[in-house]
Amino acid sequence: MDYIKEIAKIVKIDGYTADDIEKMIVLPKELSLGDYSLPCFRFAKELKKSPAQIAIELANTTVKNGIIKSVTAVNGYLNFTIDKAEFTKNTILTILKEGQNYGSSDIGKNRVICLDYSSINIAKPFHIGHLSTTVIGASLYRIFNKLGYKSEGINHLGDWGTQFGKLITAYKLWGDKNDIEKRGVKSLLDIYVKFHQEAEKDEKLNDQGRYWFKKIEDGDKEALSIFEWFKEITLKEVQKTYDRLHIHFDSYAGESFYNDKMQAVLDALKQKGLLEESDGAMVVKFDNGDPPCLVQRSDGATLYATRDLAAAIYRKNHYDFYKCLYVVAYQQNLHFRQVFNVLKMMGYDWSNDLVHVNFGMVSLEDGAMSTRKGNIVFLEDVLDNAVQKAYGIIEEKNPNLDDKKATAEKIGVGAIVFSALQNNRIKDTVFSYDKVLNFDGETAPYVQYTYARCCSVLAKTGEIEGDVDFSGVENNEALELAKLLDKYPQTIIDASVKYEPSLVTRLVMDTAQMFNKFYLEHRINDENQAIKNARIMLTQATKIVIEDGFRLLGIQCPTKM
RNA sequence: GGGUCUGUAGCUCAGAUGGAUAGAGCAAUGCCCUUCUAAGGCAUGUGUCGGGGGUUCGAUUCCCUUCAGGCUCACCA
Repeated sequence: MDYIKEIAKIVKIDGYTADDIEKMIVLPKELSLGDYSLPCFRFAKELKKSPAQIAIELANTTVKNGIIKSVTAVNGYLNFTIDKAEFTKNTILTILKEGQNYGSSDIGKNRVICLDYSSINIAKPFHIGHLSTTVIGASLYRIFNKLGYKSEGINHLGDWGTQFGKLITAYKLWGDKNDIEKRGVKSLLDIYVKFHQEAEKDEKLNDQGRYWFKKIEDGDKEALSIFEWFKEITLKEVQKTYDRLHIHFDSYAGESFYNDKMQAVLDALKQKGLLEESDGAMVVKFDNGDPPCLVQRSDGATLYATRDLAAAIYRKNHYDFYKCLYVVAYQQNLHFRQVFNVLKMMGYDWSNDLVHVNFGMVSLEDGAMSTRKGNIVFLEDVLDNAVQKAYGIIEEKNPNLDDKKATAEKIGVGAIVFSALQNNRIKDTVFSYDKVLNFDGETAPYVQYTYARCCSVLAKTGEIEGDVDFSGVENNEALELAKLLDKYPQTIIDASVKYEPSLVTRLVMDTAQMFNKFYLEHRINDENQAIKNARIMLTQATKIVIEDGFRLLGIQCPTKM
């Protein structure tokens, strides 16, 4: 970025400031053309000369400064070449100096980011459909922390609703305490599914479900203790998965937490004259063409939207957030637009700081997932399969490895997490074991392998001794690698601005690819100690960026594999 | 039907605020381990950038239109 500023300063064109020029500078496709370029086509009309002519004249008149090595004109482009050796050297030195802090910043100082992610449902299985919200949210959590923000991770539990009355009914009829203690959520799911089957035949069961939910609402001792037990079992189980994914939450305030905070919302809406009655229900209407937002059912019960309104207001009061992110699938685009708009209409200017970080849906090869049909893939099973596969490959390729189990865990889990973070959030995906268990090419194991390779090489080369000759990294591979390493800090910022961890994924991926090219072309453990030193430094810098980049994604890097 | 998102190689996807012959991975074929981890590298091929207009010196990128698909549109969350 500094280079672009420098170039903008030395190019003189009448009527254009350095700022104007800076915005016009682009990167050439071909390395041989130069490192930066200024297209001259747009000046043609004004200067009444051909772009080619303008470029040639600028090439002759532009005064080079220290960091710009050459200025040439090619087909209407003014191309700049920088001092590559100097650039590579500076990049390496910066990274080694800053170490793990490379890419850190304080731009988020004193700012809180609330992240609502994962948000699992009590007594429901944790399946691959929950993977995206969980790992995208967790990654953004770390990305914002890296930039100096204070991240607050909120697991907005789905722990309220008539379904729990149904579940208690089912438990009373067919539940087996021991089985639930043993099989956890899977056991609860069985009786829940059975309830729905039986309710088809016997409508009275639904009445019982409503009855038991009413008991929960009324604070009935027995109902509450069963419900809390289900909650405990679910959280205990899901915590194991979170541990494997290295994910942390600061709050588990879910839907039930807001039960006593919704009347205030309704009162405020009424007082501001936003509440309207429609078919017996209470709604807030919009003038932007969106359908009305339902905040109270005709039977007086509150709804999803009411709860999110209460939650947003609570979070603003409690955290005074700079931004509040909702990492939720795009199916709920309309819902969040409505909720945010209602808050805006209520006069809360901070409603502009609420962001729906949406993402595409996951389906299975034979169609959409359905808990009721049992058409789901458990996340734990996917993780276990991936780890098992990784273990098998280790047995085959490196059977003497010390801690095979721990390494397989890092690789298998990493592969799954990576698969959810490698593409733009918005893309839909079809889950397939074939794809997710392929560890070749653009995958976590590829990057981890590259990292292990860095570690291995560094162990062999030993410490840096004596002078450093940076001509050891004066080649295209090293330069391209340095360019990628140099982009890391800006990429983290971009990822935070766009709420897009995949930007980090891709940069780390590209970095690993380029390192492998460098590794194949240039021997790091060179006979010449000074040259070797420079290459060791580049390898160390690469290792730092890969490790930290993967840390932001929530993927561990084994030092050997 | 309204709103909204997506459409780039056989498949999965990148393509920053428009810029020079549109890039990766997978899959296929053939090479490269007597020196640093071959879970690697190199080479080979395919594109009406969904279609059609427009703006521009220049459009995969911006605007309009059209086609296809996903999601969504009141008492579930």
